[in-house]
Amino acid sequence: MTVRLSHLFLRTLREAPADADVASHQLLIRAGYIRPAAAGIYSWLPLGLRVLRRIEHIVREEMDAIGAQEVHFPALLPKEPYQATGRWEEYGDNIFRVPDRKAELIEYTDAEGQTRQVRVPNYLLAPTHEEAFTQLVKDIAGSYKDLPLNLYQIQTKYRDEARPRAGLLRGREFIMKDSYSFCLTDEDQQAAYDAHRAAYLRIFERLGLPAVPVSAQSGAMGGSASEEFLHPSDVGEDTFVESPGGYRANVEAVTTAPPEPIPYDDAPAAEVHHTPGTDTIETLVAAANADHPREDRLWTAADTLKNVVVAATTPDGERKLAVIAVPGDRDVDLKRAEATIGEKIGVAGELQLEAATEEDLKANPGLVRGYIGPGLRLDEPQLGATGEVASVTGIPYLVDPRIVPGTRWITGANRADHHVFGLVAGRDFTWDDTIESVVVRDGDPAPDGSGPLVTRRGIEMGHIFMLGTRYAEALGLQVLDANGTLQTVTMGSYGFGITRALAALVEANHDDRGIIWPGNVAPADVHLVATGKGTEVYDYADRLAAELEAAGVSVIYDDRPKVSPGVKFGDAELLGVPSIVVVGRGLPEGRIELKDRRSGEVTDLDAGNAVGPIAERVASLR
RNA sequence: CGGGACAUAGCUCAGCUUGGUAGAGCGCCCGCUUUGGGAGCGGGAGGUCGCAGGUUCAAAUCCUGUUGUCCCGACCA
Repeated sequence: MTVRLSHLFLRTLREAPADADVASHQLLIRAGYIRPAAAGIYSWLPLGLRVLRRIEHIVREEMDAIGAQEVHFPALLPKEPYQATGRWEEYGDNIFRVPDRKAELIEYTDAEGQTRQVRVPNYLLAPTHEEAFTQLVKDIAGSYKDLPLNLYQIQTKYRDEARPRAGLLRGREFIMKDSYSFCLTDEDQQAAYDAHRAAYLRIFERLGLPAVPVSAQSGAMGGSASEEFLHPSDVGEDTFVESPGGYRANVEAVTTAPPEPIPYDDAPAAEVHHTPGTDTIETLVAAANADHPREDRLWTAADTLKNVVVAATTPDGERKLAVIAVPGDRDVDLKRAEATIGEKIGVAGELQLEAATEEDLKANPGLVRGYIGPGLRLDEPQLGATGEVASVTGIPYLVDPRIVPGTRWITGANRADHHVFGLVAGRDFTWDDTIESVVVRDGDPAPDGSGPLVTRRGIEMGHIFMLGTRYAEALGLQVLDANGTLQTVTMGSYGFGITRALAALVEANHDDRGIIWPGNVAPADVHLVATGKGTEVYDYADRLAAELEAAGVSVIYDDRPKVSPGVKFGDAELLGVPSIVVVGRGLPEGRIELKDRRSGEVTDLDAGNAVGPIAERVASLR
């Protein structure tokens, strides 16, 4: 059915709402695709819904094509399964929690002395559905013959983001396609993962949305292998790195290729120097150059070894200290360190990492603020046990992979106002383990030798995970194998942000006049503008619209009688349908115009023979 | 959760410093004119100035509290 602007539930805005900041947010509201309902929550208008449905359609086709079966879960779920997997707690404030009428009632006294009652939430608005899928498969599948199994849904998800932003790009309610694979063997699981990966690449191809797979940390989802699909964009919230040779990874997942060890047989002995007032790298480097200059060059921050004390809070609430050593010109990214430090210091489960406080340092007299070092002798290490010899402090010592045997450092001497120069890694000190923790910089080498890395921003469009057995174990999903023994099922989880993709498409396809939809997702194929007085243009345009529809071309028809041409052209460009057909002043000479929204190029068409050429153009844009 | 800003008509904003009957532009409705780049003239509808207290004869304006929204950071399949 032709959409007639005279009747369409639409109001375009000349100005963007003051609180919309990024292009997609502004344009989607201005063009009447969405309206804000609350922070990070949007209502969908007819044209927005059309685009949304087209994106969903592409995703469905590709999911069906890999043999996934569509199901649909409630958005409102009981909390018990989420408690069983630990995510009721793990998600913290990011989960919308709701009580029903039967929920436990507790009384408390408020600040004004009033007795109040509140119900304890026993439901949640699901942020993602691993538990629900696992539970359902457990109910239905009992045998290895039921596997492998791929299920998906397209669902509204809820996350009570601390800071929703950028309109649809990071909302509190959003639509996601999530699928889950259930397998008994690693081979099957790998096949499901690979199939999804390929399907995602096809989806991005069909959407006309560039997206690159990068390796990622699996984060709160748990699991092992994981890749996210990032659409490169300056408004993206993820940072990833890329090398000329094709290495790509999320900054959190970048690994460092350690340099070759350096021979140190002829290295001079380390010396302790009095370096008053040098409790920062900057003051230390200045003092080193002033009082203990090198002959060949100046000391730089990269010659120093920075020892950062961090505090990890374990799931049981215990606080454990560790020291991370990095070259002095580098900063520690606590988020990166947090991902792997648990296994290095022998703590299981999720932990929280933060910089150590004054109190932490006071509790450990061996750590002298500004002058911390690994110690001067292997048989008496301050940090870093050496096999038989425990370190004096007993605090785990983790170093950046760049700190290889033979590298020489200026670092703290564990006495106020003293540093040691020429301390040789492997000869004078050792460490408990290495850790990836430094902030990745442009120019760092790629770990696979494929060249220097550049950092870029990207919007996370999708994320695929090998989940392993975490959920199946927690919820008891087991099936009988061919031998009649119970086996725990392994799972994969695959998310794709539908509403986010819509917003990203606008980010990638707009100009200062409005949106420029790719043909595959546009709310219509043709935006037909009739302009001029008299009834001829409208009579003709009415007929043309009908003929185009009959030829399989969907039409938005601006038939508004008393709207000036400028407004109609402006709205056409704002709405962003890829082909604009103008019926107006040329009609008496039998001429109408076909305009390409993206290039602005205008082609004259014979009014008596326009359907064919228009349909052809439309087909070329789909 | 830390830092900053804002809240007045559907949208963008003025008015607040110095308290005194709530404004403009755009949008919307009616009439006439206009019809190839956001038209003109005339008439009109629309706001408990986020909310709650307080000060005052009188509060959009001053004070206190609170809620909401946006930005930076922290956080975030």
